Amino acid sequence: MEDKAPASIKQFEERLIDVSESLPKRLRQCADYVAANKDRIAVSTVAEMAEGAGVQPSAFMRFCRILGFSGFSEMQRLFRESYAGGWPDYSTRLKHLREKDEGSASALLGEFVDAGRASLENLLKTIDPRTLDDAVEALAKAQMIHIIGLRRSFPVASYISYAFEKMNVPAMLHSGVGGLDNHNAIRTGDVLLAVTFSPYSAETVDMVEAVSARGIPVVALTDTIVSPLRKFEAITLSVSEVDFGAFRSLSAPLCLAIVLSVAVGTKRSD
Amino acid sequence: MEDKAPASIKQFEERLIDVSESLPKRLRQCADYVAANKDRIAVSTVAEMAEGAGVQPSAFMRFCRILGFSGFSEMQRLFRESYAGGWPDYSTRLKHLREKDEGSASALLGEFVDAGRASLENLLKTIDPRTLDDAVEALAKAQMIHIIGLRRSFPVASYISYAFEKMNVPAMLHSGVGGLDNHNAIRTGDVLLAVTFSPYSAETVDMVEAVSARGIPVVALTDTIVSPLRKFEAITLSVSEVDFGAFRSLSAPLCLAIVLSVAVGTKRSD
DNA sequence: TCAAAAATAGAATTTATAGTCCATTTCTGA
DNA sequence: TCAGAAATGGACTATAAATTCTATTTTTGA
Repeated sequence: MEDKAPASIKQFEERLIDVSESLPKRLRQCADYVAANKDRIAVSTVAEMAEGAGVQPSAFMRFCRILGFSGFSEMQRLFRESYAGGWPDYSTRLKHLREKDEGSASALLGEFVDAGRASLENLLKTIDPRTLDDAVEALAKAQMIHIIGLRRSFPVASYISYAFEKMNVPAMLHSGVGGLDNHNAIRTGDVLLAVTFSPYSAETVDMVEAVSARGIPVVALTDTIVSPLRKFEAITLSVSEVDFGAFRSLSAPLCLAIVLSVAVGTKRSD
Repeated sequence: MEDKAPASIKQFEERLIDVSESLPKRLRQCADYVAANKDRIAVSTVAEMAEGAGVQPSAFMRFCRILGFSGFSEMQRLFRESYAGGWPDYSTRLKHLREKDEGSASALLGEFVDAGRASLENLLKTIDPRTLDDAVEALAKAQMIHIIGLRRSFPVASYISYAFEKMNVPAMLHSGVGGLDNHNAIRTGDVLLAVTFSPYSAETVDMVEAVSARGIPVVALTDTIVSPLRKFEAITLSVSEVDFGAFRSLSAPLCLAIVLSVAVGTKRSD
Protein backbone atom coordinates (compact mmCIF):
# COMPACT_ATOMS: atom_id res chain seq x y z
CA MET A 1 0.00 0.00 0.00
CA GLU A 2 1.17 3.56 0.49
CA ASP A 3 3.14 4.77 -2.48
CA LYS A 4 5.83 2.80 -4.26
CA ALA A 5 8.62 0.51 -3.26
CA PRO A 6 12.00 1.83 -2.12
CA ALA A 7 14.50 1.59 -4.93
CA SER A 8 17.65 1.58 -2.86
CA ILE A 9 18.81 0.55 0.56
CA LYS A 10 18.96 4.20 1.51
CA GLN A 11 15.34 4.79 0.59
CA PHE A 12 14.46 1.62 2.38
CA GLU A 13 16.04 2.87 5.58
CA GLU A 14 14.29 6.21 5.36
CA ARG A 15 11.00 4.50 4.87
CA LEU A 16 11.62 2.21 7.77
CA ILE A 17 12.29 5.11 10.11
CA ASP A 18 9.29 7.01 8.81
CA VAL A 19 6.93 4.23 9.38
CA SER A 20 8.18 2.59 12.52
CA GLU A 21 6.70 5.16 14.89
CA SER A 22 3.15 4.33 14.14
CA LEU A 23 3.17 0.56 13.99
CA PRO A 24 1.09 -1.87 16.00
CA LYS A 25 2.84 -4.40 18.16
CA ARG A 26 3.66 -7.24 15.80
CA LEU A 27 4.61 -4.99 12.93
CA ARG A 28 6.76 -3.04 15.29
CA GLN A 29 8.60 -6.24 16.14
CA CYS A 30 9.19 -6.76 12.45
CA ALA A 31 10.58 -3.27 12.06
CA ASP A 32 12.90 -3.68 15.01
CA TYR A 33 14.15 -7.04 13.87
CA VAL A 34 14.72 -5.88 10.33
CA ALA A 35 16.51 -2.75 11.47
CA ALA A 36 18.88 -4.89 13.49
CA ASN A 37 19.31 -7.59 10.88
CA LYS A 38 19.16 -5.95 7.49
CA ASP A 39 21.82 -8.24 6.19
CA ARG A 40 19.70 -11.31 6.83
CA ILE A 41 16.99 -10.26 4.44
CA ALA A 42 18.95 -11.24 1.37
CA VAL A 43 19.51 -14.80 2.51
CA SER A 44 16.47 -15.72 4.57
CA THR A 45 12.95 -16.88 3.90
CA VAL A 46 9.88 -15.08 5.22
CA ALA A 47 9.42 -17.88 7.66
CA GLU A 48 12.89 -17.33 9.07
CA MET A 49 12.52 -13.60 9.25
CA ALA A 50 9.15 -13.99 10.90
CA GLU A 51 10.52 -16.38 13.43
CA GLY A 52 13.40 -14.07 14.15
CA ALA A 53 11.01 -11.22 14.74
CA GLY A 54 8.77 -13.47 16.77
CA VAL A 55 5.74 -13.08 14.54
CA GLN A 56 3.73 -15.06 12.03
CA PRO A 57 4.85 -15.10 8.41
CA SER A 58 1.66 -13.40 7.39
CA ALA A 59 2.42 -10.55 9.76
CA PHE A 60 5.82 -10.18 8.17
CA MET A 61 4.19 -10.05 4.79
CA ARG A 62 1.96 -7.23 5.92
CA PHE A 63 5.05 -5.46 7.11
CA CYS A 64 6.66 -5.73 3.67
CA ARG A 65 3.55 -4.21 2.13
CA ILE A 66 3.55 -1.32 4.52
CA LEU A 67 7.09 -0.56 3.42
CA GLY A 68 5.77 -0.28 -0.10
CA PHE A 69 6.75 -3.63 -1.58
CA SER A 70 4.35 -5.99 -3.24
CA GLY A 71 5.53 -8.73 -0.95
CA PHE A 72 8.57 -10.25 0.65
CA SER A 73 10.10 -11.36 -2.60
CA GLU A 74 10.25 -7.85 -3.96
CA MET A 75 11.85 -6.58 -0.81
CA GLN A 76 14.35 -9.40 -0.87
CA ARG A 77 15.25 -8.67 -4.45
CA LEU A 78 16.34 -5.18 -3.48
CA PHE A 79 18.77 -6.60 -0.97
CA ARG A 80 20.03 -9.39 -3.16
CA GLU A 81 20.80 -7.09 -6.00
CA SER A 82 22.55 -4.51 -3.96
CA TYR A 83 24.61 -7.20 -2.33
CA ALA A 84 26.06 -8.74 -5.44
CA GLY A 85 27.20 -5.28 -6.40
CA GLY A 86 25.19 -5.23 -9.56
CA TRP A 87 27.57 -7.47 -11.43
CA PRO A 88 25.80 -7.20 -14.71
CA ASP A 89 24.90 -10.22 -16.67
CA TYR A 90 26.99 -9.63 -19.68
CA SER A 91 26.23 -12.55 -21.85
CA THR A 92 22.60 -11.57 -22.11
CA ARG A 93 23.34 -7.89 -22.37
CA LEU A 94 25.69 -8.57 -25.21
CA LYS A 95 22.95 -10.42 -27.00
CA HIS A 96 20.58 -7.52 -26.54
CA LEU A 97 23.15 -5.12 -27.77
CA ARG A 98 23.68 -7.10 -30.93
CA GLU A 99 19.99 -7.18 -31.67
CA LYS A 100 19.19 -3.64 -30.77
CA ASP A 101 21.81 -1.17 -31.72
CA GLU A 102 23.59 -3.47 -34.13
CA GLY A 103 26.66 -3.00 -31.97
CA SER A 104 27.19 0.65 -32.63
CA ALA A 105 30.57 1.65 -31.35
CA SER A 106 29.24 4.06 -28.76
CA ALA A 107 26.89 1.47 -27.33
CA LEU A 108 29.85 -0.85 -27.01
CA LEU A 109 31.76 1.88 -25.28
CA GLY A 110 29.01 2.22 -22.72
CA GLU A 111 29.12 -1.48 -21.99
CA PHE A 112 32.86 -1.64 -21.63
CA VAL A 113 32.96 1.42 -19.42
CA ASP A 114 30.35 -0.19 -17.24
CA ALA A 115 32.22 -3.45 -17.11
CA GLY A 116 35.40 -1.64 -16.21
CA ARG A 117 33.79 0.29 -13.42
CA ALA A 118 32.18 -2.78 -11.96
CA SER A 119 35.47 -4.62 -12.11
CA LEU A 120 37.32 -1.86 -10.31
CA GLU A 121 34.72 -1.69 -7.62
CA ASN A 122 34.91 -5.40 -7.19
CA LEU A 123 38.68 -5.28 -7.02
CA LEU A 124 38.42 -3.03 -4.02
CA LYS A 125 36.08 -5.43 -2.33
CA THR A 126 37.94 -8.62 -2.97
CA ILE A 127 41.61 -7.84 -2.57
CA ASP A 128 42.95 -8.93 0.74
CA PRO A 129 45.17 -6.14 2.09
CA ARG A 130 47.35 -8.63 3.90
CA THR A 131 48.14 -10.57 0.77
CA LEU A 132 48.79 -7.35 -1.07
CA ASP A 133 51.22 -6.28 1.61
CA ASP A 134 52.94 -9.64 1.46
CA ALA A 135 53.33 -9.32 -2.27
CA VAL A 136 54.80 -5.83 -1.97
CA GLU A 137 57.13 -7.00 0.75
CA ALA A 138 58.40 -9.93 -1.28
CA LEU A 139 58.95 -7.86 -4.39
CA ALA A 140 60.61 -5.04 -2.50
CA LYS A 141 63.18 -7.44 -1.10
CA ALA A 142 64.07 -8.98 -4.45
CA GLN A 143 67.46 -8.35 -5.97
CA MET A 144 65.82 -8.42 -9.33
CA ILE A 145 62.22 -8.82 -10.35
CA HIS A 146 61.42 -11.07 -13.28
CA ILE A 147 58.13 -10.42 -14.99
CA ILE A 148 56.26 -12.83 -17.18
CA GLY A 149 52.86 -12.45 -18.78
CA LEU A 150 51.99 -13.55 -22.29
CA ARG A 151 49.16 -13.06 -24.78
CA ARG A 152 46.23 -11.44 -23.04
CA SER A 153 48.36 -10.77 -19.99
CA PHE A 154 51.18 -9.21 -21.90
CA PRO A 155 49.85 -5.65 -21.68
CA VAL A 156 49.82 -5.96 -17.91
CA ALA A 157 53.30 -7.42 -17.76
CA SER A 158 54.70 -4.80 -20.08
CA TYR A 159 53.17 -1.98 -18.10
CA ILE A 160 54.66 -3.29 -14.89
CA SER A 161 57.98 -3.48 -16.64
CA TYR A 162 57.63 0.13 -17.78
CA ALA A 163 56.72 1.32 -14.32
CA PHE A 164 59.61 -0.48 -12.65
CA GLU A 165 62.08 0.98 -15.09
CA LYS A 166 60.76 4.47 -14.41
CA MET A 167 61.23 3.94 -10.73
CA ASN A 168 64.70 2.46 -11.04
CA VAL A 169 63.65 -0.95 -9.84
CA PRO A 170 65.78 -3.67 -11.43
CA ALA A 171 63.36 -5.75 -13.44
CA MET A 172 63.41 -7.99 -16.46
CA LEU A 173 60.47 -8.65 -18.72
CA HIS A 174 60.43 -12.17 -20.08
CA SER A 175 58.60 -11.53 -23.27
CA GLY A 176 59.94 -14.48 -25.17
CA VAL A 177 61.07 -12.33 -28.10
CA GLY A 178 62.31 -14.53 -30.87
CA GLY A 179 61.61 -17.61 -28.82
CA LEU A 180 64.67 -16.84 -26.75
CA ASP A 181 63.96 -17.80 -23.22
CA ASN A 182 66.14 -16.57 -20.47
CA HIS A 183 65.21 -18.85 -17.67
CA ASN A 184 68.74 -18.88 -16.40
CA ALA A 185 68.63 -15.21 -15.69
CA ILE A 186 66.51 -16.02 -12.69
CA ARG A 187 68.80 -16.44 -9.73
CA THR A 188 68.63 -16.94 -6.04
CA GLY A 189 67.54 -13.74 -4.37
CA ASP A 190 65.31 -12.80 -7.28
CA VAL A 191 61.53 -12.93 -7.35
CA LEU A 192 59.22 -13.87 -10.19
CA LEU A 193 56.10 -11.86 -10.83
CA ALA A 194 53.79 -13.92 -13.02
CA VAL A 195 50.65 -12.60 -14.66
CA THR A 196 48.22 -15.00 -16.23
CA PHE A 197 44.53 -15.15 -16.94
CA SER A 198 42.32 -17.80 -18.36
CA PRO A 199 43.20 -19.38 -20.72
CA TYR A 200 46.47 -19.67 -18.91
CA SER A 201 49.49 -19.77 -21.19
CA ALA A 202 51.52 -22.89 -20.76
CA GLU A 203 54.80 -20.98 -20.90
CA THR A 204 53.88 -18.92 -17.87
CA VAL A 205 52.68 -21.89 -15.88
CA ASP A 206 55.82 -23.80 -16.80
CA MET A 207 58.05 -20.98 -15.74
CA VAL A 208 56.30 -20.66 -12.41
CA GLU A 209 56.63 -24.37 -11.89
CA ALA A 210 60.32 -24.47 -12.69
CA VAL A 211 61.18 -21.40 -10.68
CA SER A 212 59.03 -22.39 -7.76
CA ALA A 213 60.78 -25.77 -7.62
CA ARG A 214 64.06 -23.95 -7.19
CA GLY A 215 62.73 -22.21 -4.12
CA ILE A 216 62.49 -18.80 -5.69
CA PRO A 217 59.54 -16.78 -4.42
CA VAL A 218 56.72 -16.16 -6.84
CA VAL A 219 54.07 -13.48 -6.80
CA ALA A 220 51.14 -14.36 -9.02
CA LEU A 221 48.58 -12.02 -10.47
CA THR A 222 45.77 -14.16 -11.75
CA ASP A 223 42.03 -14.56 -11.95
CA THR A 224 40.00 -16.55 -9.49
CA ILE A 225 41.16 -19.28 -7.25
CA VAL A 226 41.05 -22.10 -9.73
CA SER A 227 44.00 -20.71 -11.61
CA PRO A 228 46.67 -23.36 -12.25
CA LEU A 229 49.16 -21.20 -10.40
CA ARG A 230 47.45 -22.23 -7.19
CA LYS A 231 49.33 -25.47 -7.20
CA PHE A 232 52.58 -23.74 -6.50
CA GLU A 233 53.60 -21.87 -3.45
CA ALA A 234 53.00 -18.38 -4.61
CA ILE A 235 51.63 -15.22 -3.13
CA THR A 236 48.50 -15.06 -5.20
CA LEU A 237 46.53 -11.93 -5.91
CA SER A 238 43.33 -12.79 -7.68
CA VAL A 239 41.34 -10.29 -9.65
CA SER A 240 38.21 -11.03 -11.55
CA GLU A 241 37.38 -8.95 -14.55
CA VAL A 242 33.96 -9.01 -16.09
CA ASP A 243 34.00 -10.63 -19.47
CA PHE A 244 32.22 -8.81 -22.15
CA GLY A 245 31.90 -11.08 -25.08
CA ALA A 246 35.28 -12.62 -25.57
CA PHE A 247 37.17 -9.66 -24.24
CA ARG A 248 37.95 -7.97 -21.03
CA SER A 249 38.98 -4.45 -20.62
CA LEU A 250 41.76 -5.37 -18.19
CA SER A 251 40.93 -2.40 -15.99
CA ALA A 252 41.12 -4.26 -12.73
CA PRO A 253 44.28 -6.26 -13.44
CA LEU A 254 46.06 -3.19 -14.69
CA CYS A 255 44.98 -1.17 -11.75
CA LEU A 256 46.29 -3.78 -9.39
CA ALA A 257 49.48 -4.02 -11.40
CA ILE A 258 50.17 -0.33 -11.16
CA VAL A 259 49.42 -0.28 -7.46
CA LEU A 260 51.84 -3.12 -6.96
CA SER A 261 54.50 -1.37 -8.98
CA VAL A 262 54.17 1.95 -7.24
CA ALA A 263 54.07 0.36 -3.80
CA VAL A 264 57.17 -1.67 -4.54
CA GLY A 265 58.95 1.30 -6.05
CA THR A 266 58.17 3.45 -3.05
CA LYS A 267 59.20 0.83 -0.57
CA ARG A 268 62.49 0.22 -2.29
CA SER A 269 63.41 3.85 -2.36
CA ASP A 270 63.21 4.08 1.43
CA MET B 1 29.52 -38.62 -5.04
CA GLU B 2 33.00 -38.48 -3.57
CA ASP B 3 33.13 -38.07 0.17
CA LYS B 4 31.28 -35.49 2.20
CA ALA B 5 30.26 -31.92 1.77
CA PRO B 6 32.66 -29.09 2.58
CA ALA B 7 31.83 -27.64 5.97
CA SER B 8 33.42 -24.26 5.49
CA ILE B 9 34.21 -21.82 2.74
CA LYS B 10 37.84 -22.72 3.08
CA GLN B 11 37.15 -26.41 2.58
CA PHE B 12 34.91 -25.46 -0.26
CA GLU B 13 37.72 -23.60 -1.98
CA GLU B 14 40.16 -26.40 -1.49
CA ARG B 15 37.70 -28.82 -2.93
CA LEU B 16 37.07 -26.55 -5.86
CA ILE B 17 40.76 -26.33 -6.64
CA ASP B 18 41.14 -30.06 -6.23
CA VAL B 19 38.48 -31.05 -8.67
CA SER B 20 38.73 -28.23 -11.13
CA GLU B 21 41.68 -29.78 -12.88
CA SER B 22 39.80 -32.80 -14.01
CA LEU B 23 36.43 -31.48 -15.03
CA PRO B 24 34.75 -31.76 -18.40
CA LYS B 25 33.84 -28.65 -20.30
CA ARG B 26 30.51 -27.62 -18.84
CA LEU B 27 31.43 -28.46 -15.29
CA ARG B 28 34.62 -26.57 -15.77
CA GLN B 29 32.59 -23.54 -16.74
CA CYS B 30 30.67 -23.93 -13.52
CA ALA B 31 33.87 -24.09 -11.53
CA ASP B 32 35.27 -21.00 -13.20
CA TYR B 33 32.11 -19.03 -12.76
CA VAL B 34 31.75 -20.02 -9.16
CA ALA B 35 35.36 -19.21 -8.43
CA ALA B 36 34.89 -15.76 -9.85
CA ASN B 37 31.49 -15.16 -8.27
CA LYS B 38 31.48 -16.88 -4.93
CA ASP B 39 29.52 -14.06 -3.41
CA ARG B 40 26.66 -14.71 -5.75
CA ILE B 41 25.92 -18.18 -4.53
CA ALA B 42 24.19 -17.04 -1.39
CA VAL B 43 21.73 -14.83 -3.21
CA SER B 44 21.07 -16.57 -6.49
CA THR B 45 18.97 -19.44 -7.76
CA VAL B 46 20.41 -22.40 -9.64
CA ALA B 47 18.90 -21.03 -12.79
CA GLU B 48 20.75 -17.76 -12.34
CA MET B 49 24.03 -19.42 -11.51
CA ALA B 50 23.66 -21.76 -14.45
CA GLU B 51 22.95 -18.89 -16.80
CA GLY B 52 25.93 -16.99 -15.49
CA ALA B 53 28.15 -19.98 -16.09
CA GLY B 54 26.58 -20.54 -19.47
CA VAL B 55 25.30 -24.03 -18.73
CA GLN B 56 22.02 -25.84 -18.12
CA PRO B 57 20.68 -25.87 -14.58
CA SER B 58 21.02 -29.62 -14.52
CA ALA B 59 24.71 -29.31 -15.28
CA PHE B 60 25.08 -26.95 -12.39
CA MET B 61 23.35 -29.45 -10.15
CA ARG B 62 25.82 -32.10 -11.18
CA PHE B 63 28.58 -29.68 -10.35
CA CYS B 64 27.21 -29.21 -6.82
CA ARG B 65 27.19 -32.96 -6.36
CA ILE B 66 30.76 -33.32 -7.50
CA LEU B 67 31.75 -30.81 -4.88
CA GLY B 68 30.22 -33.15 -2.34
CA PHE B 69 26.87 -31.52 -1.70
CA SER B 70 23.55 -33.26 -1.99
CA GLY B 71 22.35 -30.50 -4.27
CA PHE B 72 22.37 -26.78 -4.82
CA SER B 73 20.39 -25.99 -1.71
CA GLU B 74 22.94 -27.59 0.55
CA MET B 75 25.74 -25.70 -1.11
CA GLN B 76 23.80 -22.50 -0.87
CA ARG B 77 23.16 -23.07 2.79
CA LEU B 78 26.89 -23.09 3.43
CA PHE B 79 27.22 -19.67 1.84
CA ARG B 80 24.11 -18.24 3.40
CA GLU B 81 25.22 -19.20 6.84
CA SER B 82 28.64 -17.73 6.51
CA TYR B 83 27.28 -14.67 4.83
CA ALA B 84 28.18 -11.91 7.23
CA GLY B 85 26.43 -9.34 5.13
CA GLY B 86 29.54 -7.28 4.95
CA TRP B 87 28.64 -4.53 2.63
CA PRO B 88 30.26 -1.41 3.55
CA ASP B 89 29.43 0.04 0.18
CA TYR B 90 31.96 1.30 -2.22
CA SER B 91 32.18 4.89 -1.08
CA THR B 92 32.50 4.20 2.62
CA ARG B 93 35.01 1.51 1.96
CA LEU B 94 37.04 3.86 -0.09
CA LYS B 95 36.95 6.42 2.68
CA HIS B 96 38.23 3.87 5.15
CA LEU B 97 41.08 2.93 2.90
CA ARG B 98 42.08 6.53 2.46
CA GLU B 99 42.04 7.31 6.11
CA LYS B 100 43.99 4.24 7.00
CA ASP B 101 47.73 4.53 6.92
CA GLU B 102 48.56 6.83 4.13
CA GLY B 103 50.90 5.25 1.60
CA SER B 104 50.06 1.69 2.52
CA ALA B 105 49.49 -0.54 -0.45
CA SER B 106 45.76 -0.79 0.16
CA ALA B 107 45.39 2.94 0.49
CA LEU B 108 47.15 3.26 -2.84
CA LEU B 109 44.75 0.73 -4.27
CA GLY B 110 41.86 2.91 -3.21
CA GLU B 111 43.35 5.89 -4.95
CA PHE B 112 44.02 4.10 -8.18
CA VAL B 113 40.64 2.46 -8.26
CA ASP B 114 39.08 5.83 -7.79
CA ALA B 115 41.22 7.40 -10.46
CA GLY B 116 40.33 4.58 -12.82
CA ARG B 117 36.65 4.96 -12.24
CA ALA B 118 36.78 8.68 -12.73
CA SER B 119 38.70 8.23 -15.95
CA LEU B 120 36.19 5.77 -17.31
CA GLU B 121 33.34 8.05 -16.48
CA ASN B 122 35.09 10.88 -18.14
CA LEU B 123 35.78 8.79 -21.21
CA LEU B 124 32.11 8.25 -21.71
CA LYS B 125 31.46 11.95 -21.49
CA THR B 126 34.19 13.15 -23.76
CA ILE B 127 34.29 10.70 -26.61
CA ASP B 128 32.49 11.96 -29.65
CA PRO B 129 30.46 9.11 -31.12
CA ARG B 130 30.87 10.44 -34.61
CA THR B 131 34.63 10.42 -34.42
CA LEU B 132 34.54 6.97 -32.92
CA ASP B 133 32.41 5.76 -35.79
CA ASP B 134 34.76 7.36 -38.28
CA ALA B 135 37.69 5.60 -36.68
CA VAL B 136 35.94 2.26 -36.79
CA GLU B 137 34.95 2.84 -40.37
CA ALA B 138 38.47 3.68 -41.44
CA LEU B 139 40.00 0.72 -39.66
CA ALA B 140 37.38 -1.69 -40.91
CA LYS B 141 38.19 -0.76 -44.50
CA ALA B 142 41.92 -1.20 -44.11
CA GLN B 143 43.65 -4.03 -45.88
CA MET B 144 46.00 -4.26 -42.98
CA ILE B 145 46.13 -2.36 -39.73
CA HIS B 146 49.49 -1.20 -38.46
CA ILE B 147 49.70 -0.50 -34.79
CA ILE B 148 52.28 1.59 -33.06
CA GLY B 149 52.53 2.57 -29.43
CA LEU B 150 55.72 2.69 -27.42
CA ARG B 151 56.77 2.95 -23.77
CA ARG B 152 53.75 3.90 -21.69
CA SER B 153 51.47 3.31 -24.66
CA PHE B 154 52.87 -0.10 -25.45
CA PRO B 155 50.44 -2.02 -23.26
CA VAL B 156 47.58 -0.47 -25.14
CA ALA B 157 49.09 -1.16 -28.52
CA SER B 158 49.89 -4.74 -27.62
CA TYR B 159 46.40 -5.39 -26.37
CA ILE B 160 44.92 -4.08 -29.57
CA SER B 161 47.25 -6.34 -31.44
CA TYR B 162 46.12 -9.32 -29.36
CA ALA B 163 42.48 -8.53 -29.90
CA PHE B 164 42.83 -8.14 -33.65
CA GLU B 165 44.63 -11.42 -33.95
CA LYS B 166 41.88 -13.16 -32.00
CA MET B 167 39.30 -11.74 -34.34
CA ASN B 168 41.22 -12.58 -37.49
CA VAL B 169 41.83 -8.99 -38.39
CA PRO B 170 45.11 -8.59 -40.27
CA ALA B 171 47.24 -6.41 -38.09
CA MET B 172 50.89 -5.76 -37.45
CA LEU B 173 52.34 -4.44 -34.24
CA HIS B 174 55.32 -2.18 -34.78
CA SER B 175 57.08 -2.81 -31.54
CA GLY B 176 60.52 -1.94 -32.72
CA VAL B 177 62.00 -5.19 -31.46
CA GLY B 178 65.73 -5.08 -31.83
CA GLY B 179 65.52 -1.64 -33.37
CA LEU B 180 64.27 -3.19 -36.56
CA ASP B 181 61.74 -0.88 -38.02
CA ASN B 182 59.45 -2.07 -40.71
CA HIS B 183 58.19 1.16 -42.11
CA ASN B 184 58.05 -0.29 -45.57
CA ALA B 185 55.47 -2.79 -44.54
CA ILE B 186 52.96 0.01 -44.55
CA ARG B 187 51.39 0.12 -47.99
CA THR B 188 48.63 1.86 -49.81
CA GLY B 189 45.30 0.58 -48.60
CA ASP B 190 46.57 0.07 -45.08
CA VAL B 191 45.78 2.19 -42.07
CA LEU B 192 47.98 3.20 -39.17
CA LEU B 193 46.63 3.13 -35.64
CA ALA B 194 48.92 5.20 -33.46
CA VAL B 195 48.75 5.32 -29.70
CA THR B 196 50.69 7.92 -27.83
CA PHE B 197 50.45 9.78 -24.59
CA SER B 198 52.49 12.52 -23.07
CA PRO B 199 55.47 12.44 -23.21
CA TYR B 200 54.97 11.51 -26.80
CA SER B 201 57.60 9.15 -28.15
CA ALA B 202 59.45 10.57 -31.06
CA GLU B 203 59.33 7.28 -32.96
CA THR B 204 55.57 7.28 -32.96
CA VAL B 205 55.26 10.88 -34.00
CA ASP B 206 57.82 10.33 -36.74
CA MET B 207 55.99 7.35 -38.06
CA VAL B 208 52.71 9.21 -38.15
CA GLU B 209 54.36 12.04 -39.96
CA ALA B 210 55.98 9.83 -42.57
CA VAL B 211 52.94 7.70 -43.15
CA SER B 212 50.58 10.63 -43.22
CA ALA B 213 52.72 12.32 -45.85
CA ARG B 214 52.22 9.29 -48.05
CA GLY B 215 48.49 9.76 -47.85
CA ILE B 216 47.85 6.75 -45.70
CA PRO B 217 44.99 7.23 -43.23
CA VAL B 218 45.90 7.46 -39.58
CA VAL B 219 43.76 6.85 -36.54
CA ALA B 220 45.27 8.32 -33.41
CA LEU B 221 44.56 7.44 -29.86
CA THR B 222 46.04 10.13 -27.73
CA ASP B 223 45.50 12.41 -24.77
CA THR B 224 44.06 15.87 -24.93
CA ILE B 225 44.00 18.07 -27.90
CA VAL B 226 47.49 19.44 -27.68
CA SER B 227 49.00 16.17 -28.71
CA PRO B 228 51.59 16.56 -31.47
CA LEU B 229 49.57 14.19 -33.60
CA ARG B 230 47.08 16.97 -34.12
CA LYS B 231 49.29 18.48 -36.78
CA PHE B 232 48.61 15.63 -39.10
CA GLU B 233 45.43 14.68 -40.73
CA ALA B 234 44.36 11.95 -38.46
CA ILE B 235 41.13 10.76 -36.96
CA THR B 236 41.92 11.61 -33.40
CA LEU B 237 40.33 10.02 -30.38
CA SER B 238 41.40 11.79 -27.26
CA VAL B 239 41.21 10.27 -23.84
CA SER B 240 42.32 11.85 -20.66
CA GLU B 241 43.33 9.64 -17.83
CA VAL B 242 43.36 10.97 -14.31
CA ASP B 243 46.89 11.01 -13.02
CA PHE B 244 47.72 9.73 -9.66
CA GLY B 245 51.26 10.59 -8.85
CA ALA B 246 53.42 9.94 -11.84
CA PHE B 247 51.42 6.98 -13.05
CA ARG B 248 48.15 6.32 -14.66
CA SER B 249 46.26 3.14 -14.58
CA LEU B 250 45.49 3.27 -18.30
CA SER B 251 41.90 2.22 -17.68
CA ALA B 252 40.35 4.68 -20.05
CA PRO B 253 42.78 4.28 -22.95
CA LEU B 254 42.57 0.51 -22.70
CA CYS B 255 38.85 0.60 -22.54
CA LEU B 256 38.67 2.72 -25.65
CA ALA B 257 41.21 0.47 -27.32
CA ILE B 258 39.21 -2.64 -26.71
CA VAL B 259 36.01 -1.01 -27.87
CA LEU B 260 37.73 0.05 -31.05
CA SER B 261 39.06 -3.44 -31.61
CA VAL B 262 35.79 -5.18 -31.02
CA ALA B 263 33.86 -2.73 -33.14
CA VAL B 264 36.31 -3.11 -35.99
CA GLY B 265 36.38 -6.87 -35.65
CA THR B 266 32.60 -7.05 -35.72
CA LYS B 267 32.28 -4.75 -38.66
CA ARG B 268 34.81 -6.66 -40.69
CA SER B 269 33.16 -9.98 -40.10
CA ASP B 270 29.95 -8.78 -41.74
C1' DT C 1 -19.05 -1.54 28.63
C1' DC C 2 -19.86 -2.48 24.06
C1' DA C 3 -19.79 -2.19 19.03
C1' DA C 4 -16.89 -1.27 15.19
C1' DA C 5 -12.43 -1.33 13.35
C1' DA C 6 -7.92 -3.05 13.22
C1' DA C 7 -4.71 -6.54 13.88
C1' DT C 8 -3.42 -11.22 14.19
C1' DA C 9 -2.74 -16.39 13.70
C1' DG C 10 -3.01 -20.16 11.24
C1' DA C 11 -4.65 -22.86 7.48
C1' DA C 12 -5.19 -23.10 2.36
C1' DT C 13 -3.54 -21.93 -2.08
C1' DT C 14 -0.43 -20.57 -5.55
C1' DT C 15 3.96 -19.97 -7.39
C1' DA C 16 8.79 -20.49 -7.80
C1' DT C 17 12.56 -23.35 -7.52
C1' DA C 18 15.25 -27.42 -6.63
C1' DG C 19 15.98 -31.76 -8.04
C1' DT C 20 15.26 -36.07 -11.26
C1' DC C 21 15.25 -38.72 -15.34
C1' DC C 22 16.26 -40.14 -19.81
C1' DA C 23 17.07 -39.51 -24.76
C1' DT C 24 20.81 -37.50 -27.47
C1' DT C 25 25.39 -35.96 -28.21
C1' DT C 26 30.22 -35.97 -27.47
C1' DC C 27 34.27 -37.95 -26.02
C1' DT C 28 37.76 -41.98 -25.48
C1' DG C 29 40.55 -45.79 -26.31
C1' DA C 30 41.10 -50.09 -28.78
C1' DT D 1 36.61 -46.36 -37.30
C1' DC D 2 33.67 -47.91 -34.02
C1' DA D 3 31.70 -49.47 -29.57
C1' DG D 4 31.27 -48.23 -24.95
C1' DA D 5 31.44 -44.68 -21.60
C1' DA D 6 30.87 -40.11 -20.13
C1' DA D 7 28.70 -35.86 -20.49
C1' DT D 8 25.00 -33.02 -21.72
C1' DG D 9 20.39 -30.71 -22.56
C1' DG D 10 15.86 -30.27 -21.67
C1' DA D 11 11.47 -31.83 -20.23
C1' DC D 12 9.29 -33.49 -16.08
C1' DT D 13 8.22 -33.90 -11.01
C1' DA D 14 8.49 -32.94 -6.24
C1' DT D 15 9.15 -29.68 -2.80
C1' DA D 16 9.61 -25.69 -0.36
C1' DA D 17 8.50 -21.17 -0.08
C1' DA D 18 5.60 -16.98 -0.81
C1' DT D 19 1.21 -15.24 -0.71
C1' DT D 20 -3.75 -15.06 0.26
C1' DC D 21 -7.85 -15.83 2.89
C1' DT D 22 -10.67 -16.03 6.89
C1' DA D 23 -11.99 -16.88 11.55
C1' DT D 24 -10.57 -15.10 15.91
C1' DT D 25 -8.62 -11.86 18.99
C1' DT D 26 -7.34 -7.37 20.36
C1' DT D 27 -7.73 -2.52 20.38
C1' DT D 28 -10.23 1.88 20.20
C1' DG D 29 -13.35 5.45 21.27
C1' DA D 30 -18.05 6.85 22.43
